[in-house]
Amino acid sequence: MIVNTAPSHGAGLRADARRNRDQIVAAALDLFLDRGIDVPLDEIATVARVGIGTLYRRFPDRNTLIRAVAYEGLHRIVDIAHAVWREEPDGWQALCRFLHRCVEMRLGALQSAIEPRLHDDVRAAPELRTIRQELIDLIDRMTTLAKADGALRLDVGTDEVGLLMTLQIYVPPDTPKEPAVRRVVDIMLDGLRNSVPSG
Amino acid sequence: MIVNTAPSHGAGLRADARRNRDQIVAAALDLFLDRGIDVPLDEIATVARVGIGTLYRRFPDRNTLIRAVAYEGLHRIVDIAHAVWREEPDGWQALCRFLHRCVEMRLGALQSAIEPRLHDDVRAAPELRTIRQELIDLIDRMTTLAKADGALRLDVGTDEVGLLMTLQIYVPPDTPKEPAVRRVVDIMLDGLRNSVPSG
Amino acid sequence: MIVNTAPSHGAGLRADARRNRDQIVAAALDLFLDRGIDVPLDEIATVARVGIGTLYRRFPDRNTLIRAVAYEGLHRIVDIAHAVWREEPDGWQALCRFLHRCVEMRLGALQSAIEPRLHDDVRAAPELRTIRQELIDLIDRMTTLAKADGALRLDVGTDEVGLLMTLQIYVPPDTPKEPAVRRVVDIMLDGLRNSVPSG
Amino acid sequence: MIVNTAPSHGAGLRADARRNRDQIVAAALDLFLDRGIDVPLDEIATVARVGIGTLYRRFPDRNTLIRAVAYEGLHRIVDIAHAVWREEPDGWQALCRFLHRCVEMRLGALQSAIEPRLHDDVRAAPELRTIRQELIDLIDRMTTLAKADGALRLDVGTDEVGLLMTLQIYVPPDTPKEPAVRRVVDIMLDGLRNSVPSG
DNA sequence: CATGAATGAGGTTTCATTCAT
DNA sequence: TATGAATGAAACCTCATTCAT
Repeated sequence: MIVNTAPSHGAGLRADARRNRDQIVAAALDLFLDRGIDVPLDEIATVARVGIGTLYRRFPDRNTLIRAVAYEGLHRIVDIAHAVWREEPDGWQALCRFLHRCVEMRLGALQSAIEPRLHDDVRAAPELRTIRQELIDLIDRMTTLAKADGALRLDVGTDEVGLLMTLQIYVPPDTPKEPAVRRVVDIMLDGLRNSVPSG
Repeated sequence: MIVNTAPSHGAGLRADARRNRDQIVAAALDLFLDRGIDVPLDEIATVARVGIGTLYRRFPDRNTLIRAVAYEGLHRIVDIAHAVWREEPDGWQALCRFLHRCVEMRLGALQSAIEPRLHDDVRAAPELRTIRQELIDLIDRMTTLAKADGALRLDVGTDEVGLLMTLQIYVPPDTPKEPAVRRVVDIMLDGLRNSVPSG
Repeated sequence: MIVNTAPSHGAGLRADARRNRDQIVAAALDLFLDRGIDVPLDEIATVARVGIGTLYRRFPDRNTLIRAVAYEGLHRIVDIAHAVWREEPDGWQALCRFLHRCVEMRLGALQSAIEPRLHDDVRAAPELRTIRQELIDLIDRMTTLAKADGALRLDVGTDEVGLLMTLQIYVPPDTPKEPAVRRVVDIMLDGLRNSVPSG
Repeated sequence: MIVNTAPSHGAGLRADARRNRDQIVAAALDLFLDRGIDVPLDEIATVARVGIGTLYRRFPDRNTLIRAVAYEGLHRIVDIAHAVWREEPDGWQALCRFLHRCVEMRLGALQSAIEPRLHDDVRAAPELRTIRQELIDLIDRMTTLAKADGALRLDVGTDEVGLLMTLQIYVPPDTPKEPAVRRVVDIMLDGLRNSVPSG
């Protein structure tokens, strides 16, 4: 018998099991965003093209699944940060793109829906801590560089960017969503920008 | 002769009935904010110190109650706007205080939780339109005055303020909430401020 | 609002609620005996002519219901003891009848199925303690009198009778049940009888 | 040439398969006693250190397993009877030891839990008939001899011993189990003993 | 009118059973 | 052959809604 150490993300599963697991988490993430964190698990299973029993084998209760989605969400944010660095060497520009994408994809908002649920859950922390730290380090690099370039106000730091990452606004249904969101993020970035010209 | 037109806000009810109704709406508003819009109606009734039957007598289905809470929420926002005008004749300062209070009290966030639910509901509009218009007019006065004073960027308008009113961020449980929120709103206001000195 | 102190047996309920509650407990007791303690709650509700929701309103989880059945079972045993005293002033005869009836009605067997379930349950004890003590007192009176009359062995006591009350045997389906059970209880009573003639 | 007739007990299996099979039956027997006959099959597989698939390969449905456990249980009872004869030539003494051990090991109780389940099952009889008959013969020898010795009441027979073998009593968790059971069996044996001295 | 009891639809969870690896 | 993953039927349980008191 092969011992399955199964970390809470899906490494070390049999290939098919791994595929199913990933589909479930992806479906859950999408549905959490579209229909809220209370979306029926049946529905998640259906979208993931998996039986409800399979979902429960992997995620014995809702919180376990929520935790996996939190991990996946953080992972996507980290991926965005990495991508932005690749595309854009300028610290300030990288920061701008990063925040735009996080807010557009509502990934920060997702965290804000998830964390209150996880707070009761003692087991929440361990697995998420590493990835969270990685994210903080990435943001650190962006802000440090942007400040050195004189583009970012010196009185804001990594913490503030972490907060702003989770920014949500309500766009009424009769207003085009994309430009409205972009507009708000731009205003926010104007607020972050160093108004004193460097040099 | 008492004409009981029973509008969806509670004018024209007998005193005790009125008290019950108000308690229900207040309890619902609090619980919507604390535990989400899907909080069990039983719980709302309990917090309101009322039987579940009484709740249903006043609000035949959940959406009716949500609508009443939306009305109450808008009302509180309007009250804030009025209060701010009374305290502060300067347009820009009034705007600042107004946005701070809306975000702190999460009243805009509440609207953003409610409106998606009400959208399906054809009956949503009629009763809310008036109060909403009143709010828009108040914001209009603030922005117009603030622009005239050269304090507010000319390229933002009432719409943007409406969006920003609903701003939400996620403050992690280990961070003091109040200052974090204040900080973010201040950054946002910096983004709104006219950086070109008037005159 | 009338405060409902609702002891775990059903005193102080509205008349109809009380009737439903009693039907549920009675149905549960019957089904526990016939089909085991794991019988679906749905089925209990059906037999009790009550919706599943009503069952859950009264008994929020299975253990609460099991506890109520334990109470009812003990109550029936106590009723048997009382009845036996009324019918039969002789201590030994009363004891014989009592044990016969308990075993025939499988009420002791029911307790033996229930108690292991309740053992984990910290709340089990309080409500059952009184009735259990009442039962012990009744058995005490029977054994004391039967010993005084020289009918009961002096080296057995209340404890042993408590054990024997829960006696179960398996009667194969091709054997008539009643006489077999009676036979075994009689053997057991022969074992209890004082073989040294008094006086 | 190995003929694999695969009788429902595990003769004629490959050595490792045989070992697995025996572990499963032993685990099932233990768990049936400890947690009831409805214990999840998964759990039996786990205790047997075997995959659930392996369990199903041997026992295509629950009743097949139950039947195998019934066989094993009867086998253990027969083993006890044989052992008792070896140790103890006196009929009455052998009977006493036999009943003590059956009740202590709850093997009769196990049969009483199993048989109602198997009754629906037409296939129950064939394989169990032989071993059951062997048991009856052994008990017959004990009772016949004990009666001849004047130790056993003449008005009880093999049937009664069969019943008494399945005796169960409920021992409350705060009472030491072993002595309580022994006590009850002794009372029962006193009931069986011939009180008229022989000769 | 106010209350809280009753109801059952629907979501959650377990587990017997099948099947791919 | 042994394994454990996938499945869905059936049990559990909650809660919106109706209704008797």
